[in-house]
Amino acid sequence: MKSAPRAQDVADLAMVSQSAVSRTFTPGASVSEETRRKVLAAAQKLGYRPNALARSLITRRSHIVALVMSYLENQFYPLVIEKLSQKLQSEGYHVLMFIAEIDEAADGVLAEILQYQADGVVMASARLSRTLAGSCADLGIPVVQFNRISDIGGLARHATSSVTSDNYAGGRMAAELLVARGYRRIGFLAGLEDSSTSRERERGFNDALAQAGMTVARREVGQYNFDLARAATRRLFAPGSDLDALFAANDHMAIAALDVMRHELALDVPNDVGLIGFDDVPQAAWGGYRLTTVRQEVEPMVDATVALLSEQMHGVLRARDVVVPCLLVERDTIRHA
Amino acid sequence: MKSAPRAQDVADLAMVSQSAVSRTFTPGASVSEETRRKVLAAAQKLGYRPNALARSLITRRSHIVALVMSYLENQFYPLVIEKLSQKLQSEGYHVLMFIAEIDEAADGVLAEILQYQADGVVMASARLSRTLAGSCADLGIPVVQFNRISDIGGLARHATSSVTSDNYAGGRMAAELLVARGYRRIGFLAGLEDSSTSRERERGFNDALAQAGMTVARREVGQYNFDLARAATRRLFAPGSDLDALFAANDHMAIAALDVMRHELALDVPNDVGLIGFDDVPQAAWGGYRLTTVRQEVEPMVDATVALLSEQMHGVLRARDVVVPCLLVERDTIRHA
DNA sequence: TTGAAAGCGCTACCAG
DNA sequence: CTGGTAGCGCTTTCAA
Repeated sequence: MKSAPRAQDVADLAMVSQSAVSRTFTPGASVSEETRRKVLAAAQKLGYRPNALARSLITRRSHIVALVMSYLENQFYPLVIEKLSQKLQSEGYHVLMFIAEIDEAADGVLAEILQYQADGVVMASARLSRTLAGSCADLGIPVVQFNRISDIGGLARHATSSVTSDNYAGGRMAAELLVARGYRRIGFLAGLEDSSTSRERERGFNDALAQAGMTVARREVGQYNFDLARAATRRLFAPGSDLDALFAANDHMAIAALDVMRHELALDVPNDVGLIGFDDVPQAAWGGYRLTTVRQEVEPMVDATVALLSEQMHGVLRARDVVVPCLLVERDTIRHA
Repeated sequence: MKSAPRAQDVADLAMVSQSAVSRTFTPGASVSEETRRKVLAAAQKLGYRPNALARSLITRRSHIVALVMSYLENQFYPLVIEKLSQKLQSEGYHVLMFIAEIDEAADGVLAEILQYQADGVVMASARLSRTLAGSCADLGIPVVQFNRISDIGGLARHATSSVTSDNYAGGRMAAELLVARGYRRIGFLAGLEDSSTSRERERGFNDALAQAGMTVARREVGQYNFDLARAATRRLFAPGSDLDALFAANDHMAIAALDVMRHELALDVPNDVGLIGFDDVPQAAWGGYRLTTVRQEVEPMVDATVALLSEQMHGVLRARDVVVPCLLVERDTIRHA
């Protein structure tokens, strides 16, 4: 196994200068058809591929986007990885994965992102450090927060962009639907207390309930975690509870709740109790659940993320917050009209 | 936003040579404690991070591992991404994601992997081109095939390593359990016909059935796809079918099958019909399914992958095939003993 | 242990 | 349009 051919090798074989080789592989450079042909032929013969690292060193663009996530337990995120990778690939970028379990790791992650000279950063997952995004932004690296809101009033000098769905409106939809279907004692299962998604969904939910002259009957916290959501559900429906509906801050917890409601508590969903989730993960549509939920449209969200990243990587420094509409998906965990 | 500090800037501030800075950030280089302190202090003050790209250019190691996958529909793979990223991160490597939808894209993917100078490649997902792995191997890039077997008798000059679970043994376990529980007319729901996983599971399954004096009653192909698996299940249990058990080549299809069996066909699983899957994805444990399945141990598989990659990236050229044992996980889709 | 100098493979700027 | 030349930021000889 000999080492990979360099531009100079191709140049030698094609009897042109090394510069000519470089131009041939630089879209929009001025090369004659003649030269380009010779270079391409030689490159083909040698199996030459430009070294992206060397190129990045000089162009100062790595074409790498760092995707920072934490646990992938919530099935919404694999979808995001897939769509985002694809979309970015089609634009000539690639996704470098960073799994940051805890806030502690944030500094280390930042260091690595910087070392790899990522052109941009996408921060997904609610569990991540608030400061990491700001640090990147301060260093002039385009950051978009996916499915979470920029830190309002934080210390960051440069704002970060964000893409979220309309969580507030989604929360309202859930409340309105539940009320319309005659549910009256409605509980809320919160995600992470300090996540913008959970807070906004709850705010919309509460506001819509208030508008109907109601308030949340009971509230527990599941921290977007399956087991904690199960435990929270048990508390929610503990003996003496008269809840007749539940809105969970995401599908992952809604599914955990449904398992407990049906299989432990022997509740009849949707007749005894109604349930609405948030996200519309693929599993929500499965026959075992058929969960009524508020859908977050992954594809528009990913498109917006890539668009935001692009404009910032190409010099538009102004940060923007994009809000994508949600969509109610009615299945079988609430009574039909 | 000024541009990032370079080693020379640190050197100037610390009043040492640029070489000294380099050594300070090179583990195991000889620097006096005195110098190291000065350099670190200066680096700290400037917020200096070595440029990994420039380093890679000269060391010829990018510390990047390409992870090539296709659809992430099967929930086994997100787990793999998560564990592999983590493990590789802890060893100083990072995962660059490549989503290759179809075989056609394989060449393009190869080119990109080469351009980014990936130190190694992990190919997961059965749908991927057989030739891609061989091409990388031929170019001297360590490749490990994850959850699929090296191409036997292919054209590749250099063999590729692989990590799989013991699919044959797993298939046997499924058959033996079904037989032991008194099921007699057993069907098989195949994955991709040309995938080693599906073939091996089926072979083990058939062999064990034969040993019990039985054969597969019916067989359909679901191509590891949810909707196709649903359709295949309908065919399997079409009027006139007398199947009393089904073994699906993975959980993803088993869940699709279970949905059809219970909710469309109103079959009583496990009393009328038994069902076993393969993988033990998180969803298999959910209350709506409680699927009996053959577990693939992700963590040992990932550990083996990283170990294989490591040894090959550090000069051990010999390819190896690692087989990780499976584990039967009994839940509620077959009759209890 | 240290600093000077020579590149890694490429792009970008020249003059021609 | 072309070929020379000067680096990108770093590691790595090599003398000192």
